[in-house]
Amino acid sequence: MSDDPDHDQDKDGRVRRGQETREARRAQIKEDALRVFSDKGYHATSVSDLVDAAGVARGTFYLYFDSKDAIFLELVDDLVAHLRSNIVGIDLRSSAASMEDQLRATLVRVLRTVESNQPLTRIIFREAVGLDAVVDARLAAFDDELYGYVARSLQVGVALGAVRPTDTATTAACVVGAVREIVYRWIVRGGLPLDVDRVVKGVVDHHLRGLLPRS
Amino acid sequence: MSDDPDHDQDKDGRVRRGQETREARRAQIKEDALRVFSDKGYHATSVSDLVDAAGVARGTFYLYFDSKDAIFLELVDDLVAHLRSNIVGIDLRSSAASMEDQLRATLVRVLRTVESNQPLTRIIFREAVGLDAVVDARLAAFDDELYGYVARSLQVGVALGAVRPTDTATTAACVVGAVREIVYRWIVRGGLPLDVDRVVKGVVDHHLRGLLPRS
Amino acid sequence: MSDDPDHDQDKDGRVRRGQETREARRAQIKEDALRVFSDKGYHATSVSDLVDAAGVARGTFYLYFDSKDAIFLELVDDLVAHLRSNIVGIDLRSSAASMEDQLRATLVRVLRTVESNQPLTRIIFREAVGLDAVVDARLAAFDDELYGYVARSLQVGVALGAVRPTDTATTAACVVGAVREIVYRWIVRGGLPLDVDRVVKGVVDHHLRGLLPRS
Amino acid sequence: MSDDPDHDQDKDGRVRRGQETREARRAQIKEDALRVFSDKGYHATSVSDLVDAAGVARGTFYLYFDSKDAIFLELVDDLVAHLRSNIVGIDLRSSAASMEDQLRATLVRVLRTVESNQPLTRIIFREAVGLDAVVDARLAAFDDELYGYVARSLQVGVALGAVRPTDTATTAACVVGAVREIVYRWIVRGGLPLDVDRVVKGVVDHHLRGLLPRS
DNA sequence: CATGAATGAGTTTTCATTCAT
DNA sequence: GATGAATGAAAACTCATTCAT
Repeated sequence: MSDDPDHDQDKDGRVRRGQETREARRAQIKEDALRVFSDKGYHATSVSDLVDAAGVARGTFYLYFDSKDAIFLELVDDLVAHLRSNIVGIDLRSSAASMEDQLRATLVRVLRTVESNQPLTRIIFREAVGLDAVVDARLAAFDDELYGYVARSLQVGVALGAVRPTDTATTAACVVGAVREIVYRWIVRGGLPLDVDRVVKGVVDHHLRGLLPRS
Repeated sequence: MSDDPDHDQDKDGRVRRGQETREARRAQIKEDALRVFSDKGYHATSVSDLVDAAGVARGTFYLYFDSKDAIFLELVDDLVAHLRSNIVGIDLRSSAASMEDQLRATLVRVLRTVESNQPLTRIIFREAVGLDAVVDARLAAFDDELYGYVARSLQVGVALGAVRPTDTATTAACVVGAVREIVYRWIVRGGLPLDVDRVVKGVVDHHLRGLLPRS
Repeated sequence: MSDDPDHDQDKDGRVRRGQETREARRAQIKEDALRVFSDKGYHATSVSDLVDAAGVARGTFYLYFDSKDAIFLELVDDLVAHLRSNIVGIDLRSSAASMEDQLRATLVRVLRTVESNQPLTRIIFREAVGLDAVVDARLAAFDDELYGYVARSLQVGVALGAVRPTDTATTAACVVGAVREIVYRWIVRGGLPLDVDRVVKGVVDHHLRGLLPRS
Repeated sequence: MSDDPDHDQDKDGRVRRGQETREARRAQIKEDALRVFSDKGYHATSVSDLVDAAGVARGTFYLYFDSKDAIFLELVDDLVAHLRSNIVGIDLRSSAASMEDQLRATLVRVLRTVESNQPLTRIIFREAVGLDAVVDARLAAFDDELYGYVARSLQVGVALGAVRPTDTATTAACVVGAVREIVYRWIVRGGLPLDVDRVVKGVVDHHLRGLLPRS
């Protein structure tokens, strides 16, 4: 009988097109939701806002997402995954370039990533902390991963003699905090068009050489 | 007792005690609200929670505060004022101590201040940003003031030859960001009992001398 | 301080009057809800219907009852309690009257009770079974109690030689079922004004003497 | 037959099979719906449950039934028809057996019928009353028919001198109610495996001879 | 005929705020 | 001033039904 609901075998792409449409609609709702969440914030955004933005009926929203929380968590997960693949995956040891150039290139890449994900970045900074236990856990996990990456990089530098031996954890906090601060002031506070090269140069210079004049 | 509305002719103590009671009750409601907001977060805290914590009637709450937002804004204002007087009011030039000692002392004072205001600090970090335009403006103003203070201090250091001439704004961001990060991880994320002296030493050392080994 | 929320000590009846008002309001909402539930049935009745009937705001309803389920359960509990005290509490052995007169009197009392609680009786018969596990349990418990009462009465009759020894459980089912059927046809199906005396006489006669002619 | 728009030229089997399939699918959906309704109850059963159980698409369901109500009404109609043909169609006068044997045989047949239709019986008892005006009317009509049948049988018995002359309507209520009670406690409340013969014997004995001992 | 994505009116419930006492 | 019962707008979510493919 052909009334067996096995949808894997598609006659002439009907089912497959259905799936494509479904994914496209899902992605569209998510994209619109991202914009609204970024503009109004999580709490000020109602499901009505989301369905209005997506131009679908209320019920349609729940066809694709279990709840307002669920779509928000997905958005956060997406950004975290994006950041993870763009930032943490960098191997500072592999290149022949000078450490300073490598650091600058890494930082530029970080800033480019957040720049192309401004709405989600705003959300993360403005509201994601303390919203929900699951979201908190996701962010904290990424945070720890980031710290681990920086700390390990420092330790490698120390082993190579390229970095002064210091309290690695504290130093990592300084480095991560500085970048976070830059991003925060740039993306969340003012929309000023940041001179990325100048800032990156300044940040790397500060972290490498500190405030004190060379004797 | 004296809350009977038809005894205006009382000499002095009556009225003054009434005023004291009014201020005291206001302060008490704020104090209780601070605890609740810190524990549950702004959104998860209902006006019922506030009046329950304070032991007053719902209507009484609105006798002292215009709204849930209003009391929250007052609490934020209080912390900002507290931080301002404890942090920004420091004159780095006045002491004969070495710059490193001065910086360490300042940072210790900052950490002591946030430590003794953990509830509000948690609130500020977890929920205050993006909650409300007025709250945002207050925090941004303090943030800018903090930046200005650090930047000016750096400029003084440069003028005195004690600090390398660098991009002052960027360097200020690095300094402020590092401290913010320390506070965040200490107060908001883990309740770990931070070895203040060790951390302060590490932070100051990092900012003064950077990562590179001295040639 | 007089702001201690001990409400037991009332100055001039303020608190007590408050409680009276509160109870009265509660009772009024319940009464109106009873009417609506009886007319439209549980599922067809929305909380909007209940608040409209009671003439209160939506929020007020939830001030007095946790949910639509909760008020319905209360109504069912009330009827069960009423029936229990009016029906099951009868001691068939205590009177000197003939058994037939006693049975008639008991049945008349039962019918009077359901007559004066027609709305709740309709609810019980029409919708209470299968609605909710808690409601089901309440009704089943009462049902069992009723059975036990009838069965025990039969056993007493047997012991006294006034009743033929039969399968007590089955006989009890016949007796309870007959009464339930009468009530059902009277209250739920037709609103016909039932000749109580005639019906009671017929029912008791049937159960006592059966269909067969006396030899 | 020829309602398939593009296969008119097909010989015979094709079209007939189409019709068979249509009826078969309808019957299948009904059968699956019966199971679901019986398990979860009318209100707790969603159209999604029905289409999931039948393994058809949501739209397909509406191709065969106008609404959720409609299929439920059909199921109720089916049971009523089944009961009617199995119960009411019995002619108590036709047999040479004793009245008691005839009554026992009839009751056994009734209980066998509801036993083999437990799901629908559960539905009828638990939810069908008060659900819908049309369903109510169907059930009431069957109920009246049942009463009429019993009452007429009693009158025949009276005419034959086999039954005491009593208030026929009331006596019929006692008889119907007793059976209904047995069925209710058996099918709806406990799934206990009822000793049909014992119960039938007890019920018939009670209705024939009553509670009083023979003088 | 069959499909299942889309619909939107409807539901229950919450909670910041008001106001008569 | 103090009280707390009352308010009602607004929230998240459901589900029977439709219709383009």
